[in-house]
Amino acid sequence: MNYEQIIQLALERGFYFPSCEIYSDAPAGFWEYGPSGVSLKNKFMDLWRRELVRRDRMWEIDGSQIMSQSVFVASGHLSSFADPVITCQKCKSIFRADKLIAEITSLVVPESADLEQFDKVISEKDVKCPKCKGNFDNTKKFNMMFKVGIGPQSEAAYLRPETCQSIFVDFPRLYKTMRGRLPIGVAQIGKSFRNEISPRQSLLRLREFYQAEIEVFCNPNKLNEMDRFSEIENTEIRLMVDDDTIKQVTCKEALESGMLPNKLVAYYLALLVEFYRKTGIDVGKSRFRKLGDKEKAFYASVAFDFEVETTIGWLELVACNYRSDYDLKSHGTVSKEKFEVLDNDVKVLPHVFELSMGIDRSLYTILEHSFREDKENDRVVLSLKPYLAPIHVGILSLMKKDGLAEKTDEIFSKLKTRYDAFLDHSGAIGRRYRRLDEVGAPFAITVDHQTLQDDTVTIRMRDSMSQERIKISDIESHLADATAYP
RNA sequence: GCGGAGUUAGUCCAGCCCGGCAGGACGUCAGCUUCCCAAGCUGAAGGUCGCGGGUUCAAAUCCCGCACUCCGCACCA
Repeated sequence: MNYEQIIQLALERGFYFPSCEIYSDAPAGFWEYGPSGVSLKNKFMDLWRRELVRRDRMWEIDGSQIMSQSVFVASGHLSSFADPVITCQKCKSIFRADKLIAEITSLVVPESADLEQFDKVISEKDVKCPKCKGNFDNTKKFNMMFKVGIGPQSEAAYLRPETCQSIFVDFPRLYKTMRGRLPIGVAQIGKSFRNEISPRQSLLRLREFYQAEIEVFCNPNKLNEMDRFSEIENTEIRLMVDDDTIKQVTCKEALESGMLPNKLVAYYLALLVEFYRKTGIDVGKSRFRKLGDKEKAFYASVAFDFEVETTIGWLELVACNYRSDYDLKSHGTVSKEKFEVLDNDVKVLPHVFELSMGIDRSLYTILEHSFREDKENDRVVLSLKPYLAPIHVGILSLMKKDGLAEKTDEIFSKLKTRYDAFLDHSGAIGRRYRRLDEVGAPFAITVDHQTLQDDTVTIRMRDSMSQERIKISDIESHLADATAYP
């Protein structure tokens, strides 16, 4: 299984495909989900809700994608989510100004310096294009946020570059009205937008993408007061801290050895692994990688990336950032809103631990880890968990004639509103089974002549290709059990 | 954004060098056959040849520009 095979499957079977593909001016970095992809994505999101939002009694919100300029003044994205770049006048190569200056002159001009400072150093030290020795244009800021104009006056606003800003700005109202107590998770699924310089590899680096984010608001003085920790203390996670070796340890061990800073962080990392195990991703190929200071986002004080090994390398699926009080403090300052809350009669400004999940990348990884070439039977099988499969069950007539089709239609109409069922009468039965295998349908029910005599059907299992005969009246309970979320 | 390679049916690809009717395989659809794993037979649908311009009697083919995809570099708060 490799990237090419997955994308071919995605294109052929309606998982995902390029946006606006019939037009030649379609910009890069935008992809759409087809019917199979949407069905998989919806089920993935349901599983996320069950395993994280409900399990931990979080609050889920759904915020606007366009947010006011002040939000990003406060969040730091207007100043920090931009790179100083310089363009060579001759060969048009683009460089990060701070990085090129450091490389050539060993001078450190901070990324956040005024643009004039970069220009000054460049002219004083006579910095030339390393490729063609050409001169540079003046330094510019390239901000990765999409700016939009609101109303007839085109007032500045931005498409959110991360969904979590909605959670931060909504926090005061939520905490007042929803009767919470710390620590409390606030969750959101939605789209984010980043003007990436070079989007690549379909779902893996998009300009418009889905995030499932969780912000856990906590009392920084009580990070080790976490009763729920006992639920996960024996959950094994794979950690890469300080060096390049991955150590598989229980959360309890990770905490005791100091690999993880506190119970709260350990608890949520464990929930994440338990969630991903249920998606069918091989968590034996996963790791939490602790980020060094240079790699961390500007708001993070401690950060772990949850990464999974795929055929195109380690893929970051979730960024786990301890954002401290960075966000609430700055939103408080800019908006004058009060973000302090009472925690057992003591007023605290909550800190935030964040689990920022990339949905699109997760779906790609699920597809890749589920993809199987069964050479013996000359078929491709997507061994998705039954509860994630785009189609739960194929409903097939062995042949169209002798009333088999009518009987099949009857069964289909009983199931179609409760399950993702696919009705198919035409073509060779083996071909129909194989098509279902390719979209990961775990079951196929086939109506044959015996059905007309004794009201039984065969049910075929995708992975083993074995069949058993069950009563029509038992189909529903059978499917209910077999496709239930774990 | 730079360098390289590409872009032709749903998918994979041939045709391009050397300009002259738009092709193949698989897939899809319909019919026949067949009571269980991509069989067979018959037929059909499906194309702005990435987009725009130029050269030419004639462009998928030659030239120029652009977009997109992939690989490498850079970027990835």
